[in-house]
Amino acid sequence: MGFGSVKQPRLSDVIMQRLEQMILEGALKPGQRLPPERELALQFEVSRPSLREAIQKLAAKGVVVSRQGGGTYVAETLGDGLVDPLLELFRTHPEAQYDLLEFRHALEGVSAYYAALRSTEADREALRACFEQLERYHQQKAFDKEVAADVEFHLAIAAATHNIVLLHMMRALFSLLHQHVGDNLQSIYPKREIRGRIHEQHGVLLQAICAGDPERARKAAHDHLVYVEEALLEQGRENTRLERALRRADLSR
Amino acid sequence: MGFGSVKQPRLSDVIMQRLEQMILEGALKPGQRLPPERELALQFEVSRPSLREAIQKLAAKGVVVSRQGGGTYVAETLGDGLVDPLLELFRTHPEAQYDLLEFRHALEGVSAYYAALRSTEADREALRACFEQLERYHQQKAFDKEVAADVEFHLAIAAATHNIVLLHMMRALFSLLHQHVGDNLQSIYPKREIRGRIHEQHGVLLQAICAGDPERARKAAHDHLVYVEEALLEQGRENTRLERALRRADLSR
DNA sequence: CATGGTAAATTGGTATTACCAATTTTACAA
DNA sequence: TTGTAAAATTGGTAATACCAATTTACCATG
Repeated sequence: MGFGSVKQPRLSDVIMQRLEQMILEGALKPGQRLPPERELALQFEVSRPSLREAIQKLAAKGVVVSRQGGGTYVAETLGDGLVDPLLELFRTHPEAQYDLLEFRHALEGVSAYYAALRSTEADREALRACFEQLERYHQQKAFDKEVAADVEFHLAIAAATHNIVLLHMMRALFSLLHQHVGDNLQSIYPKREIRGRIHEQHGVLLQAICAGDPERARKAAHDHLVYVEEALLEQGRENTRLERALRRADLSR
Repeated sequence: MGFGSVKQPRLSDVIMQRLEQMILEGALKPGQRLPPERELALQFEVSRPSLREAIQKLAAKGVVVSRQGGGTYVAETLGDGLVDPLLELFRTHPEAQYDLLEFRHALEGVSAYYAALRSTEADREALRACFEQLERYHQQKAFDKEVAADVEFHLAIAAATHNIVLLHMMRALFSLLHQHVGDNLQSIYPKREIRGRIHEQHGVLLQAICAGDPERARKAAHDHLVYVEEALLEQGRENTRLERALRRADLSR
């Protein structure tokens, strides 16, 4: 290797980069309206289809938004940098959400099992610290902090397995679940009886791990996840009911 | 808020989603070639520009790559964001490779379980086809092809779970295994008794899945992996013994 | 003057067609 | 068998026309 590739770039890619650069440099500010496609095509001296392809690519990346008849605007939210395409697919396809949960369910069981089997005293100390932190936030009803501490707790378990691959995957998983389920989690957490039950399950899980009982730990993780999944599903149903009710209320005004 | 927006989606966005879904579900595998644009446009019943916009969006996201005159392919690099950090890790800490094997062990169990639970007749048919292919290569002692068919067999099981996250994680896993324990795999395959035993285990696994017996399938996968791991470990020891011997031979010259 | 509605202009979305350029495949000759 | 050139395939670009949603301008009505 070492030879620069000789392929010539696509026009649409060149246009896209130019536009992106203009946005980055501030020549095009967020919220600002772009010139119409026909005009831009003239300015760049390309055909409208090519210009359109460029704009659609930017739209796909979330850099611009365009409404038929309305025009094309630079997006307000300056996008999150480059992430793995596959993870992006998981994130944007709602069908994947349940699969993500199911996958997590499986991993948590394994995680708990090996944590019980191989955790050192230092690991267990860290776990207890996480749990106590969780408990503090739990009692002072700091919901979002409690959610974050919850994630930390589960990651600490993964770390206690001393399986780096498992830990790595678990991290990736939570970063994906964080966004979609995060909202739902936020909404189920405030419910008193659910939070209490979840915290209780965390305790059982912690005890099983500290006792060095792999099977009990696995079962504890399993029960925990079953409960969380049911709560999330129920919450999803509730949300759609709520939406319907709100729509009815709106319409009846 | 409260009113669902009434905007109709762009054709190119719909096409894009459909293609993404096909990739997620495994109908389009990484590296696979897509039908030509003109043909796809017919299949989706849209114009070529619209179809092109969809493809260009996917290309911008890194999901596909297309070369003029060459065709359009599903990106091989789909899971790289997930895999690359681990690759780096294995370079500096080779011992972490056993974590990889352990992780695979866990996933294969889950995979077999859900495949037995949810595979359709079409899935099972594909599984049997994979197995027979494996058998052919096995008998004609085409080792590298047998290894590849082995991977395909396990991936087919993952596909039969209908959990897209599990499927793509498994893919990522195998790409890692291929790059790191590939050598050892190559060296244990020629051993007659090992190959026979492995093939036998594959058969048991296949039967359990086709019988729709999740627990038996999980156990079959477990037994299989235990055996493979032991063989690999033994091979690893053999290799280091060999290396030491070679070093001694070097020093004594 | 304020309000509401309608027509016109604007603008993005889609389709058709044609042709160019790079690649791959095929056929053929040395 | 190998190398080369022609042909077919396939993505890239362009031009044009028309559709559909939105915005704007204008006008009628109170």
